[in-house]
Amino acid sequence: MNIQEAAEASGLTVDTIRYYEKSGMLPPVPRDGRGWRRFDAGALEWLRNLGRLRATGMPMAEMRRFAVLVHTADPAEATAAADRLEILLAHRQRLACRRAELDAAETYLTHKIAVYSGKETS
Amino acid sequence: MNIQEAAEASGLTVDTIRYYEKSGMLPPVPRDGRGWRRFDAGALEWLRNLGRLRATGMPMAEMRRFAVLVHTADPAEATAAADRLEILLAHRQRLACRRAELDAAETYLTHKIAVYSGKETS
DNA sequence: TGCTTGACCTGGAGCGGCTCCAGCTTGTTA
DNA sequence: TAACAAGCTGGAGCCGCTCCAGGTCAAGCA
Repeated sequence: MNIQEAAEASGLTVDTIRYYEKSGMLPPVPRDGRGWRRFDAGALEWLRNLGRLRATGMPMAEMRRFAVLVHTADPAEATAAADRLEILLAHRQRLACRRAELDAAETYLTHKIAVYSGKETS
Repeated sequence: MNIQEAAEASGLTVDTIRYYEKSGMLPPVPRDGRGWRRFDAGALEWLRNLGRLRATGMPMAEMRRFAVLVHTADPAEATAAADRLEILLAHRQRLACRRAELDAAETYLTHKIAVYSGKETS
């Protein structure tokens, strides 16, 4: 599977995939004789995973930490799994804060809209 | 009122205020004999306004459009007010989309956390 | 009288997370 | 044999700041 197909299958763009590789969020991507990247099913699954994590707004530094834990740790090792869990929990916490900010923003906007609609003064 | 005081009173940073001026989101800021910016009550109020709009995640281009409408339009003119209202409505729409994304992200994260906690497989 | 301190000024670099582009190689097709 | 497509790399550009270097100016102090 070449990079274009991987992009289509993962929902990332070609540029983003190359950027993720450069940034150390992908395990080493094997190349064919021409120097083209070749993605197998495992690599694709990881790209999808990254896409989903990114969609949650996880910062790159954390995605990188997560990637390293996933790809270098012994699968049977408990600490790595605990570390990954911790990253996810911290991130969910952050999302909760973002939700609170979003709520406040909507409240303010709605108030402001009421003012501009002439339904309220001040 | 100097820039430092304006920063404290508006909740923006000194750098952000200068940046906003450079970016055309402030009406011309008068200077004293030394070339220092002087902020009056009206200018401060506008800084606070910008801070609140920014907190809603409004993009700069739109804040700039808004700023221009606020500071160049005849206060009695209805079209400018309608334009401003339109910007706010469009922005609230965007926030609604963001909320949907946030919901999806939280759902995914919570699922993933369950997996890592061993409460669920796959 | 100079010397330091501190607040301000400007222009420009750096950040995250991409996105796009120029200029190159390599393989296929007409 | 030439054109075209798909990939490659390195580097610039985007937003919304943030930080920094290097400069000016006024006040306070020896």
